[in-house]
Amino acid sequence: MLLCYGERNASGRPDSQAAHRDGTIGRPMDTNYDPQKIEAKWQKFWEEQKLFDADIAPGRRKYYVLEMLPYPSGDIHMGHVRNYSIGDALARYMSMKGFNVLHPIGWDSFGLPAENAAIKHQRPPAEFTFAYIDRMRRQLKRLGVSYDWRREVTTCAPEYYRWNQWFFLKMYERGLAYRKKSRVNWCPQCETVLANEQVVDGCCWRHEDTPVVEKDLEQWFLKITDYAERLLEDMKELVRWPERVLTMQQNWIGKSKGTEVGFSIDELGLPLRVFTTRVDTIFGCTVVFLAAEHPLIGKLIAASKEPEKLRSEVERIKNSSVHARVEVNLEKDGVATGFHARNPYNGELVPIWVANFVLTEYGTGAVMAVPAHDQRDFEFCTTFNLPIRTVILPKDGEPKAKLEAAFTEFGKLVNSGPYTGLTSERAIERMTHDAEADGFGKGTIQYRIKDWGISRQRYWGTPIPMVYCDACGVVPVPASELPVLLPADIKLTGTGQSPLASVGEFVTTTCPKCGGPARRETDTMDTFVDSSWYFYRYTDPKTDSAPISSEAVNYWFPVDQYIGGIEHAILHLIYMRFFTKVMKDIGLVSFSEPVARLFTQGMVIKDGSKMSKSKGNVVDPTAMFEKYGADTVRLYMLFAAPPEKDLDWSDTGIEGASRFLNRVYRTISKYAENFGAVESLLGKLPRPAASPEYTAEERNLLRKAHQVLRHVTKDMEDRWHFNTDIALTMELVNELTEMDAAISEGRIRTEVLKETLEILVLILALFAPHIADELWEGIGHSGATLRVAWPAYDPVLAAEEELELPVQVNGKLRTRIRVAVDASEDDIRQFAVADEKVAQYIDGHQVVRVIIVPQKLINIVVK
RNA sequence: GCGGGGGUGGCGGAAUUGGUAGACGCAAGGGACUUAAAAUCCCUUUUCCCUUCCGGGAAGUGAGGGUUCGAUUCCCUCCCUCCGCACCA
Repeated sequence: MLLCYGERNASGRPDSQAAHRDGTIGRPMDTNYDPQKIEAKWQKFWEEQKLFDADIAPGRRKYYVLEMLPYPSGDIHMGHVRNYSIGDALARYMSMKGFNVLHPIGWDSFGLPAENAAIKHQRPPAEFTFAYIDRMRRQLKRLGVSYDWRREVTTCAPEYYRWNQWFFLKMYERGLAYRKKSRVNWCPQCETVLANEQVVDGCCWRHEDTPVVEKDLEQWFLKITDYAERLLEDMKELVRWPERVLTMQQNWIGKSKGTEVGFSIDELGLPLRVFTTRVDTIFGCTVVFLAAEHPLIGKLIAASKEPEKLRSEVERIKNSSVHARVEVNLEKDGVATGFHARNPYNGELVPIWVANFVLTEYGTGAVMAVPAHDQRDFEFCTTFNLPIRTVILPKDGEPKAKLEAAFTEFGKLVNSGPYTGLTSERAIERMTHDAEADGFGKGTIQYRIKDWGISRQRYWGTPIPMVYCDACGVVPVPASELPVLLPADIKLTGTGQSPLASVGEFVTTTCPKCGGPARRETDTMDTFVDSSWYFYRYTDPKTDSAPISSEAVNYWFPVDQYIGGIEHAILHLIYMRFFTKVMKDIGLVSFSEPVARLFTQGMVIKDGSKMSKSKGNVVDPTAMFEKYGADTVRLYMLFAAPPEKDLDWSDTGIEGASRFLNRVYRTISKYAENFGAVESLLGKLPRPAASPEYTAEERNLLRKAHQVLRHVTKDMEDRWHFNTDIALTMELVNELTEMDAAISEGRIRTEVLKETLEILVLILALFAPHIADELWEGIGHSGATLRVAWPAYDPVLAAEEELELPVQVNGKLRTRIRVAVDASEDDIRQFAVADEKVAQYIDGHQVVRVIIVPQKLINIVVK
C-alpha cells in the first residue's frame, strides 16, 4: 500500500537507510499498529545510529537535561516513567531545535535495601545490585528514552566512589570534614545513623512507624554550616527554581539574627550565655532556662545542696525532653536548680531552671525566659507560678489587665531602665550596641541547619578513607592510595555493628605516616554523598586523574534543566548545592550553582494514595509496556495531568491513550500513499511566491495544523502543559477524520495533506517517539524524527479569517455573529445591533454603551 | 500555630494578559456495522425549567460580599483540603 524506499531510490534520491541490513527499516507500513514490533525496530535503529550519543561540539549550543538517577531496587515504577517521559519530551524537543543535547542516566547504587536483601538471602549486596541494574536498564531501554548510555554512572563502582573518598580528603584538609562524639539519630530498623534531614516526625524517613532513638557515637561530619550563608545568598541565582523548594531550603537553613547575652551563675561565678532575638524584652526576664544536656549541668549538680535529688530530676526532664518526643505537643516540664543567674542589663538575680523544651543544639542551649512576651515562657511560668513582668506595650493601646497569653509583637518598652520609651526595633539596636560596648554580649546570627553527619554503620557504601594509628592518631589515607576498596567477601549479620569492623584484612593496615600498625575506619558514607556530584561525572564518566574533567564541565554546565520529585527539596538538593560550592572553593569549577532550572513533578497515585506495595495499588510499568507499548504509557503519563500535579492512574485512561495512537496509525496509513514524490512546504517561511492558492477546505486544515503547532511550540518553550499539547493533537486528528470525505475525494491536495501529517507526526515525536518514527517513514521520509529540524509554524496560515464573536446584552450571552477578522468596529456594531435576537433584548431600551473587544466579544449595555 | 499550593460536570482535566465556562480524554446512554462478539464509526451527555419534534429560558467554577459593561481569573471575609515547617528562644 505504501511507497517502498526502493521506488524512491529508483527516482534517484539518496537514502542511506534503504540498504539497512535489518530489513525492516524502509519496508511499507503494516496495516495494523503493532507497538511491540515498531518499538523494537526503532530502538534497534536508534542504537545503531548512535542517535543519542552526545559529544562536545564547541560553538554548538548545548542543552543539559538531567533527571534524578534511580536507586536500583529491581524494577522501575510509574514515578520513574513519569519523570523520564517528561525529560525525554524536553530532550527530544531541544534536539530538534538544534541543540547539542546531553541526556544521561545512572544508578544510585549504594544503600540499605540491597544490604538488607543481602542479609536476608545471604548473598553479597553487589550481586543483587548489579543484577537489579541489568534488569532496570533493560526496562528503561524498553521505554525508549533518549539516553546516551555510554555515560552511565554507577555510584557503587570503585571508579566512582574513589572520588567520594577524594572529596572527603579534600574536605578534611580544609577542616570541612571532622570527627566528634555526638548524640545521633539511630534507626533500629536500618541499624544505622540518620542525618537530621532523614528524621521525619521523630521517625525514620524509610520506616515511618519506627521512632528514632538516640545514641552517643563518634561520627564524621561535613561542615555544611560553614556554607549556610552562601546557601542562602546564592538562592538569588536560582530564579528558575520553584518558589516552594527555595522556601523549604530557607526554613531548613533557618537563619535568625539576635543577640548573645552573658549572664553569670551568681553562686558559682560561672558565665552563662543565652541567645535571644528579642533582647528588647530582657528587663522582663524572670527565669533562665537550661537544656537538660547543657554542659554546665554537671557542675550545678556537683555544687548543689541536694545533688542526688537534682540529678534524678534532671534525668526525668531529659527523658521527657524534646529529643525523645514523637508526639507534637509536649507538656511543659522543668525543675529549679536552686542557683541564680545575674542579668547584666539590670543586675537582677533570677532563678535558673532546667526546662524540657529547651534544645541543646540550638543557640547556646540556654534561654532567658520572658513570660510576658514569649508564649512558651508564659505557659511554663504559669504552670510553675513564676513571676510575669510586662515590659512591652502595644504601640497604640493599653495593656490588658490580666494577661491570658504572651504579647509577642513589637511595641514600646516600659519598666526597662534607661531604655524605657524606645520602640522594640530601636531598643534591639541600642541594647545590642551597649552590650558590645560593655563587653557582656554581641549581635550574632544563628542557623538552624546543623553539620551533615555522614557516618553510617553499614557495609554497602563508600568506605571513609581514614586510619587510626596509636602513635599518630587520626591519619587520612593519601590520595595516591585511593580507592580504599570495599572488601568483597563479607558476612553480613545486621547486628548494628559496622560490618567492616569484622573483616580483619580490611581493618588491619599500616599508618601512612609512621608505617606502624593501624586500624581503618569501618564506617561508610551516607549515600547522599554519592548523589551530590554524580551529574558532574556524566560529562566525562571515564576520566581517572580527577573526579571531573574541566573541559567537559565547562562545556556542558550548568545543568539547564533538572527534573525530579519534590521529596528531595531539602535533602539531595541542598547537599548538591553545598558540594558545588566546595568544588568551587577547591578550584574544580568556576560557578556556585550547578542547576539553572529545576522542575518538580507530581506523584503518580492510584485510588487516592501513593503507589506502594503495602497498599497493593502498584501498577507495574513493564506489564503496561507489554500490553500497550511504551508509547502509550508515555502518552498517558503526559496527558492525564499537567506534570507538576499529582497524576491519578486510571486503567481506562490508558485505554484511551492506546485508542488514540491506534487511530493516528490508521488515519495516516490510510492516507499516506503516494507521498514519496511530493514535497510539502512545511517550514518554508514565508511561503514561496509560486505556492498554490488554497481552497477553503485546504485552508481550514492547514490553519488547524499550524495553530496546533503554534501552541505546542510555545508550550514547550516554557509552560510544559503537555496535557494540552496532546489534547490539541487529538483535535487535529479529529479534524482529519471530519475531512475524510474531502481527502478521499481528492479535494485536499497531496502536498497539503502531507504537510498536515508531517506536523502531526513531528509533534507526536516528542511524546510517542517510536510510532512517530514509524509514521514518519510511512509518509515518505527516512531516518529518525530526532534529526528533523523542529518546524516553524506559519503565522499567516495559523491566523483566523473569520471569527465567531459572542454578543452580550448587559453581560448576558445572547447570540454569536460571524465577522471577518479585519472587520471594523463600526461594521461589528452594526452587525450586532441588526441581529434579530439582539434586537429582542434591546427593543424598548436605551442603548447606553457598546463595548467591542477586538477578536473577543461585543457587549451592549442597555437601560 | 506559621508558610505555600489547591477547590471547575459522574471522573481526569481545559479556559496562557478580566472577555463565549466545561476544550481534550474517560465513564455512561443511544444508534450503525456484524449471524454474534470484539474492534471501529456516528449521536447525546453541567443542572434545572418551558416546549408538539423546531427551539427557548434560568442558574452555575467551595460559601458570602465587593470592584467592573463583564469575574473561574482581581480585592475582602469565611469554609474545606493537600503539602512543607513546627517549642529554633
